[in-house]
Amino acid sequence: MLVPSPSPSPSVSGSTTYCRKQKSLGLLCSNFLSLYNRDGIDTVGLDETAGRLGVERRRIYDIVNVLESVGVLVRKAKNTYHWRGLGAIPKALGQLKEEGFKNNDEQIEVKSGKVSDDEDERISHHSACLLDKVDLDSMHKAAGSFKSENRKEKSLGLLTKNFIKLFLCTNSDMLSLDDAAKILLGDAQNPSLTRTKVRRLYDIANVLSSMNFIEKIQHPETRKPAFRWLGMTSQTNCQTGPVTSVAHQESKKRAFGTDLTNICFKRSKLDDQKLTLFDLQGQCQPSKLNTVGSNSNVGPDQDGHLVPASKPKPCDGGCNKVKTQDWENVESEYRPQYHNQALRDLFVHYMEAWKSWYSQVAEMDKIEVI
DNA sequence: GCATCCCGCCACCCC
DNA sequence: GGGGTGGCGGGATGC
Repeated sequence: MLVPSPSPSPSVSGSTTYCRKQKSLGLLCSNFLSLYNRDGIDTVGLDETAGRLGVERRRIYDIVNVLESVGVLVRKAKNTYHWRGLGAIPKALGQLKEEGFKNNDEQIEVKSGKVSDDEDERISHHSACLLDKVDLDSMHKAAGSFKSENRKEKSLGLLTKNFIKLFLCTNSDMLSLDDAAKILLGDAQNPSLTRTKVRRLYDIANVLSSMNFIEKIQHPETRKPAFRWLGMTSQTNCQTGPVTSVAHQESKKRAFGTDLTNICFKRSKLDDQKLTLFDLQGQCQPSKLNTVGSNSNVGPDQDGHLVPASKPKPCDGGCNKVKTQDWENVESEYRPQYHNQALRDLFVHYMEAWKSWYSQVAEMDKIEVI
């Protein structure tokens, strides 16, 4: 493989500093959902989306593939996807779980119930049985042939599904990406393959994190980074249907900024002219926000998350107060009921940030009116 | 030094 | 044939 063109270099770009967190897939996913997660959306065009989010088309494919595997989007035609919304997630997760157990049963019948005392080996064995057959078959195919079927087997969408199945259909609600990569590769010991798989899992994990399907944690024993499933608790694992509330309710608060993996309080300057989500000082600048979407009703906050860009119109004295109350009503109505204390705290933190931002906007309006 | 993951090349797909 | 799709891994950034 040829060496790709160098990434924008801080030294080359003079005084600007590159901050990759502002371009992360997780953040992009949050912004994507902020853009489309509302009533009246039926079709998503890739070109339009890339333009509105100010990113390369290639990045949209990554997001779309993951979202498609959890049912949010369905491919309609070239360049076009049908928006099914976050409400379609529970059904998709249910199907994944069903598929996982179905494959599992078939595999167990063939393998005549191997029992292992070793927990890791048990999970690994069990997990490998859950994967789509097409993926299992790929493990036995000779490497090197790059036919279409082989290509599909390695798709980000399929990898996402299998990754989710690991959580939905095993007793482990905590998994390191390294372990996940090894499981998804079967017994492959090729470090290069594992490394590549881990890279893709990072991509997927970032998107799933931004949707709060999973959260990044530190493994209590190994102290190594791992991911925990939030979309379905371990207690109910394999016993109940998919939990709809978390993923669905996240959509309601997404505009407040929910990304778990891209907390970037630094306001780095961007050297990329394509991305205009921030100004050079890291302050929101309405004129530039428009480049995200000329008719979009959202814009980025200081961390790059899209928030409602249409600030309250100056009106009579009580107007802002009423609108503030409206937002507070929205907050209380849509406040997610997290099982996880850290998430609860995080949500409270974001709500405080939102209130602060809103009051600042209200103050600015008062000044403009004066 | 290791974990993370953006970036864009280019092989393959499909109209 | 050509545009769309997306696998892949180099290497930069973050900690």
